[in-house]
Order: sequence, then structure tokens, then C-alpha cells
Amino acid sequence: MPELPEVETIVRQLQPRLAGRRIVSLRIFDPKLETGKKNELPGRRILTVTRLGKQVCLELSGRNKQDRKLWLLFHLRMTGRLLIESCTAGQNEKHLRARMALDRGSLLFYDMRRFGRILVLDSAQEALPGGIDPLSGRFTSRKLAELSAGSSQEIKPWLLRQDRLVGLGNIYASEILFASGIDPRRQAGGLKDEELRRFHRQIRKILRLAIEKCGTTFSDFQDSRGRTGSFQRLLSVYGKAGQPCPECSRSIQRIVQQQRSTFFCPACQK
DNA sequence: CTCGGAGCCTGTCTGC
DNA sequence: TGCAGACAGGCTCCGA
Repeated sequence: MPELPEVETIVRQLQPRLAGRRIVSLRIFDPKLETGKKNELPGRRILTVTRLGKQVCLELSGRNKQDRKLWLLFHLRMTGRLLIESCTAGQNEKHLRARMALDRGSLLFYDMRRFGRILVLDSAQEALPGGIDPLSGRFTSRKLAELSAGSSQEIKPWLLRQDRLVGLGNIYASEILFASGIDPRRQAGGLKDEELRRFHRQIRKILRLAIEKCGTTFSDFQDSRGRTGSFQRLLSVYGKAGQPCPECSRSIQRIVQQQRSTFFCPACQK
């Protein structure tokens, strides 16, 4: 479900509510989510809530002065939701997969399709995904050129991999390519300098705008208060096969690349 | 190393 | 109404 803007939305809401809270327990109801380290969590304080790629990352204090910090990560994958307890009205309790009790309130993890993951790690190093965050200062047009150089992969599937850029998923990949005027079937390594500069600008622009709108609720996304985002009103092509292109009014096409839908305008994207 | 395809899950929607 | 098949915003694994 959630891509970078949706996870960023959740993190911004959770940070003020969770920072400083002490963990009482983590109970896991889905054996797929079991982590051997969950018994090391009680007594720790949540220091910060941040986003690492598409993951929600809680930095936890040591239990005493000698103890080391831990990192607790939630990856929501397709249908995961992290909700503070007072906002779980309307959720299907069948899909409740874990509950973290805090000294005040609880954090609940729902996940219909059970693709989500909970990880407890010893170092932030381990938690860092391979790729660069497109909103970080390190992500320049030159960096984008460096990352894509030499790749024969089609640019749209290239955007979805997390070992180059982190955080993009199927919706924003289509939207960014439309805004950049780039055909999703182009080879990643074949973009010209001028196209790369446009592409780089649109990646950052669309992600920032989507964060401002609290993400996209296409079918599943809800933030930590159980509310939906509003960027879906600004989608140009995603999910709009057969509808007119907002720029040229020709029909938007749907194609499949690596088993994922891609939406684009064959007239505007070259 | 690269790339593409199968698989993981459960639900909704469409067409016969 | 029932049922099969397609599809869903994620990622991992495996073979070529």
C-alpha cells in the first residue's frame, strides 16, 4: 500500500504521539511476524519516529545505562496500517496482527494481506535500505544520472527497485513519468541529460506535493488516525486507463511491466 | 553483476 | 446466485 509520501504522513503523525512513550509489551498475533527479539522491548523508551525508505522506524533507548539502543521497524508492504489505539474504529479486528502496549495508549498493526513485516534490529546501519532517499540532499540530478547510467531495464520497473532510489512504488512511478514526459518503456540508462534534469525535478516535486496532501488513498491507505489522504484527486494517469489525458485528451493506456500495471499517455510521454 | 518471472497473502470486482 | 479469473499501491527468491 504505502509509498514514501504515505509512510512520511504516518511518521509525522506518530512522532509527536509516540516520542517519549515507554514500551510495556509487544504482542504478535500472526506467526509470520514473530521476531525473536520482541522480549527485549519492554521498558525501552521511544526516542524518535522516522522514515527509512518505506519503513516506519522507531529508535528505542537502552533499558539501562549500559544497554544499547534498538531499532523497531514496521514495513507496511501492501495493506499494513499502523494506528494509535483511539483511532481504530471501523477496522476489521480479524486483520489485527500485533499490538504494542505503551505506558499511555497502544499502537496497533493491522494487515489484511499479511505481507507486512516487523523487525527489531541492533543498529541503524542494518535498518538502512540500500538506495538513496529521493528527498534527501544527496539526491541530485547528477546522482540520478549516476544511478541510472548503463541500466538496460525499462525506466518504470527501474523506479520500483529499492536498491537505487528508495520510496517509490507503482502509483508515483506512473505519475512521475507522466509529469516528466518520459515513456515508461524507455531504458533507464538511455535518458538524455535534459530529460534526467526534468525527471529529477518531477520526482521531488510530486513526492513533496503528495506529502503535503497526506498521501494517496487509492483503495487501502489510511494514516495513523485512520484517515485517508487526498493526493488521489491530483492523479493524472494512475488507474485512469481509457480516460482522457489531462494534457492532450487522448486516451490513457494501461500496460503491464514486470507484472505491475503502468499507466501513461502515449502522446505526451516520449 | 543484471534482469525477469514466480510466489507470498487475502480481499474485491467483473464476466459468464 | 455461484464460480473462475483478474487484479491489488510490496518485496524476496531463484534461475538465466
